[in-house]
Amino acid sequence: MENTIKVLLPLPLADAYDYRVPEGMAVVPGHFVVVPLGKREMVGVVWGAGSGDVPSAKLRDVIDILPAQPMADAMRRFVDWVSAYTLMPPGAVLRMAMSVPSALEAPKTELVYRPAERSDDSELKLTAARRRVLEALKDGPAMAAAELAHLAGVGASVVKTMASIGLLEAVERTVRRSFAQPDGLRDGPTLSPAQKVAADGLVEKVRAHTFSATLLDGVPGAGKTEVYFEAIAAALAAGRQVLVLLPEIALTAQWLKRFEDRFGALPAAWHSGLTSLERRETWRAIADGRVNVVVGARSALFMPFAKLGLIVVDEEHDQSFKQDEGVVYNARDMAVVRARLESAPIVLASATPSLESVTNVAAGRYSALHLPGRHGGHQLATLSAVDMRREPPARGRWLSPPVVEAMKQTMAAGEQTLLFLNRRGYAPITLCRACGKGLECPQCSAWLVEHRFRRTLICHHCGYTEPPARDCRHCGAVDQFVACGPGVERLAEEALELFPEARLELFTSDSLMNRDEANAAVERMEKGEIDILIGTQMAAKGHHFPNLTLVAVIDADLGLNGGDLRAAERTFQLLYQVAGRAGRDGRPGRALIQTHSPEHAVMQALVSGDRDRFVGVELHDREIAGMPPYGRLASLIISGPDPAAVDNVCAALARHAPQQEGVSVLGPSVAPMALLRGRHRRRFLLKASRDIAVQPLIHAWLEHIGLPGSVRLQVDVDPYSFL
DNA sequence: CCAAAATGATCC
DNA sequence: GATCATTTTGGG
Repeated sequence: MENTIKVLLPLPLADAYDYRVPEGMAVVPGHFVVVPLGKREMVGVVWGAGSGDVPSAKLRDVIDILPAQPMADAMRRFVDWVSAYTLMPPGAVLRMAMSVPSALEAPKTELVYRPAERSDDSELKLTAARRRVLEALKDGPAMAAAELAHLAGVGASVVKTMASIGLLEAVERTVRRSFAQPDGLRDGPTLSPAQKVAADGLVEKVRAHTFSATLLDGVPGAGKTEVYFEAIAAALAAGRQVLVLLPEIALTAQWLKRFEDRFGALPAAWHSGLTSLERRETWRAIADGRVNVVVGARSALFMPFAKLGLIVVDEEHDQSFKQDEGVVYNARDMAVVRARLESAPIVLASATPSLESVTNVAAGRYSALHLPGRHGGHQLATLSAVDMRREPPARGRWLSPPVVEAMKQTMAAGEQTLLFLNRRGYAPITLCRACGKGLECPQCSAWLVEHRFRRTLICHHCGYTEPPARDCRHCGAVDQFVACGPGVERLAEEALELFPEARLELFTSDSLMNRDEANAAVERMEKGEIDILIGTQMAAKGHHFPNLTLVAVIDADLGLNGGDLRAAERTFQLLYQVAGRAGRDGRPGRALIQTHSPEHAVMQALVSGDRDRFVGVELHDREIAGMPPYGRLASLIISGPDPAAVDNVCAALARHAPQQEGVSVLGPSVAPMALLRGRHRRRFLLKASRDIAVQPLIHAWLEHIGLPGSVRLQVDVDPYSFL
């Protein structure tokens, strides 16, 4: 009987492939193996015993086993789980779990030298230079020739000769980058009584070495970070690894510094800015347990931890944990799954927990720890709404009189202001005065946004750019363009006109600004070298500025338009976070929220500070509508360059739509971004009650649908943004 | 009529 | 995802 195994390849194939194991090769599940595929060779992962239903004539041999740590059992089950839940092919998920192929190759080695066991007569051969070499090696680690020669002040040839005549012994050693180890035994800061209770609760969960999910909930400034740091310390003390997931833009120098202050060393950071060398070394160090804390954005969830003992998801409500392209998954939810498969506790932290997490607590699936009030006498900012109908700014202006007045006072007191506007560029729309048409992206249904400093028009959805033209492409009128609405650049212009002497800076997520520049800007803000900071979400997350006492939200209604299910929730979370930036170091802060609908539930909740009531109302609405977290939702996006072909697929989908009690299908409708990157988009929404799993339904639905090559169908289970 | 280009099937 | 076979398309 032939020995066959199943190998999962990092490709979007329907399933794993069978391969024959050649005589004398010992493979185990999890091994990274090289196998032939067509005329190529690929690296895959041994997924188990062969299925046996591939004719032996078709079977091909495993070529090689790579010298990497095999993929852990829990990790393989995680890949399968994510695949089954998201309805993505397992190989597509596996690709995320082997994103650093070079890390699987044998690590580089170098020759290092150490003193050889000496016979008596070798004493005779000891020249002064050779003595110095031995002296340099005394009690120390073996060293490479160049390093050793340098230290002993001799030529490299001296070392080589000593090795050849038996005075030194050459050994091969793998070259590894060393990582500083955060120390879990260091003393932490003194915690408030409330923090202590929460920290003890988490430490207990960590020590239990079993799965548990805990929501850590407290207002901004309540000291959530210090609390989960105690849980991290406990995991480190137990010799376990820790994963901290943060929204990409919250992984800031400030966060890293806090960590370093607490643990004496930096964690390994996993983000898009790493070089390929850093990726490879970090990957390997995680796989063999030499790195004990990893902090990163959602992709860090697929790192090959050897002994994971704790996962922390900070800002768990944040939208950016949801990946919307390729494998569509929510890193926060999948982190809970991974924790369960690793038998590790997970902590979800937020000042504005997602409604999902709130209901999970209510249903007893998660436990909860609350941190009431601010730590160390910090006061929450006073929040007030500015009614833009009653106190509007001048025409073509965006700062209302109350905001301008507050800015004056703040400046006079030598304190800092943050103007928050979630709109990059100069203005969201540019219109032609002559014909009234706006400048639109040729491949998306979206406006081109003028970036005046960069002198380009940019589509924020696909990245298309064009130079600003003087004549309108519709009517040919020259110099008739008008910018409509505010962007951060325009806001900066206005603020400078009002406060010409102010030191003002823009802080945006533009690619214009790289990590170092952003860090430098944060530092200037911390040092008080900036009076007015104008920023998008970038400015709102992961920072705290001791001298910032005024936050003005320029357009609070921005996120409420669009009819999105989560519009209210998201707007509340964002504005609450932004407002929480004001007055964190004992100074009273204030937040002014410019809105056209101060009576809206979101604004009312913000101003009254009654978060829980807002959550209650929002949950009630969702329950009545049968929407998440009470019902299940999945979306199907059908897209292609030819609208007719897309509509054909939609018609077929509509004919086969599942029909059963507790399930309803909406659509097809034109997706909110009707045209994106040159592809026309339609959408179905499938709504089901919570006791019905949507995956089998969708599976059956799509089974009989043929897709022309140009048409793509993207399934999104638990869609977040409906765009 | 040919050849490049688009499309589709297959990889174990 | 890459490759190869097949079909389509467009230019003469």
